[in-house]
Amino acid sequence: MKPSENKILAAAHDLFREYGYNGTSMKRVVEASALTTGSVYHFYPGGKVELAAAVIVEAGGAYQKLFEQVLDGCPTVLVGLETLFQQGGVMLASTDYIDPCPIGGIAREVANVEPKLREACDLAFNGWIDSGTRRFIAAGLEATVARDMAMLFITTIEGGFLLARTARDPEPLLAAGRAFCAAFRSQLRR
Amino acid sequence: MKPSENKILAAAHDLFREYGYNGTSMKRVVEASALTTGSVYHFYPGGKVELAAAVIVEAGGAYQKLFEQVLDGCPTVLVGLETLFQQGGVMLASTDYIDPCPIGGIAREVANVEPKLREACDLAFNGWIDSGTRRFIAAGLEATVARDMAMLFITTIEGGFLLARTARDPEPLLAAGRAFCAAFRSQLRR
DNA sequence: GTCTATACACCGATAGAC
DNA sequence: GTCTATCGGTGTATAGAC
Repeated sequence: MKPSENKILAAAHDLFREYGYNGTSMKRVVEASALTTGSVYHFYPGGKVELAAAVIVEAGGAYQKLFEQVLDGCPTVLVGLETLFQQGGVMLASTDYIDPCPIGGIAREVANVEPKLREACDLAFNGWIDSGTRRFIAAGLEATVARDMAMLFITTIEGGFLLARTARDPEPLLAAGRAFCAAFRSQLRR
Repeated sequence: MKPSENKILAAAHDLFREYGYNGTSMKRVVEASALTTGSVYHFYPGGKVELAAAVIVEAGGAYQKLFEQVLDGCPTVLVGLETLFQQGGVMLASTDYIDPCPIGGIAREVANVEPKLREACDLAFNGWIDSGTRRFIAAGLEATVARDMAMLFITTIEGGFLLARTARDPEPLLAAGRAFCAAFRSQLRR
């Protein structure tokens, strides 16, 4: 990837997280990437939709990698999950409660309006669901329960981000995380 | 409430759900309410922000009432929760997967940009959290667990809406709902 | 690949007659 | 309370020189 392309992608990523999809103008992306309109449309001839799709693909891969790396670095999957909720809370507080996840934000905003973006978000979520399901099975959960728990994990993270940002307090994310981890523990003991 | 005011509120409610906050123009609200710019700004002199705040207050109360009524109409709280997830899935499929909750949508979109809307959403969410906590305590959960579970319930609903809309399939909401209800059941048995 | 300039539609909000 | 007309600004995207 060319350096200019990377600057555009990074600028768009940050702006979408802070102002949302419709709240971010291409002009702002141009300014934040320290380039010009012509360059941005050179790399993303499909305009704003194509740019957002690229952000979604990149962020989807990055978060899946983070999820797996944190679990790999912890003694048990349960400890890894607890760590992820903790880290999420710290990140929220240290970034002024900006949306940590452009995928969920864009999906919620334009799922019914921009089919290409909905599909890109769907792909990213499915990657997470599959990754989570595999890890939870490896941790000892029964297959169908593992998939349900993977879905619950993502809803807890996404919903927890939402409540914590709204409250400007990590507590709702941590509370939902505690309840999720208790549920995970109780499924392990069967 | 005057009939014109009601028309404006209903139109804005529907448009915010389908197109989001920034994706909804005042002009569209004017058209959808079959009134004029002057009338809309007469009832909401604070403009778009004030209108959105009114939508949030109304929807927050309506959903809290729905939550409590469904629980009241079911033999146990657990059955009530299962019913809520089921009903949510049916609603999504029958409304082309439009966002069921303008509060979560607006909060996610502008929590960092419009303090008044963030506060209105926070108030609505806190009402739900308190209501859920009370109901869960009454169902037999220990007080601190009940509050965590109330938070988890809301994150599961909001996150489940997000995943189901993105997939255009109720299944992620139902899967997360199954996992949540299993967790609730296991907390009852202590 | 990068730049400037610009086309053209739409935005939120206001003014002031009735 | 309701209406029409309109202000000033911004939106996405394109054109065409370098």
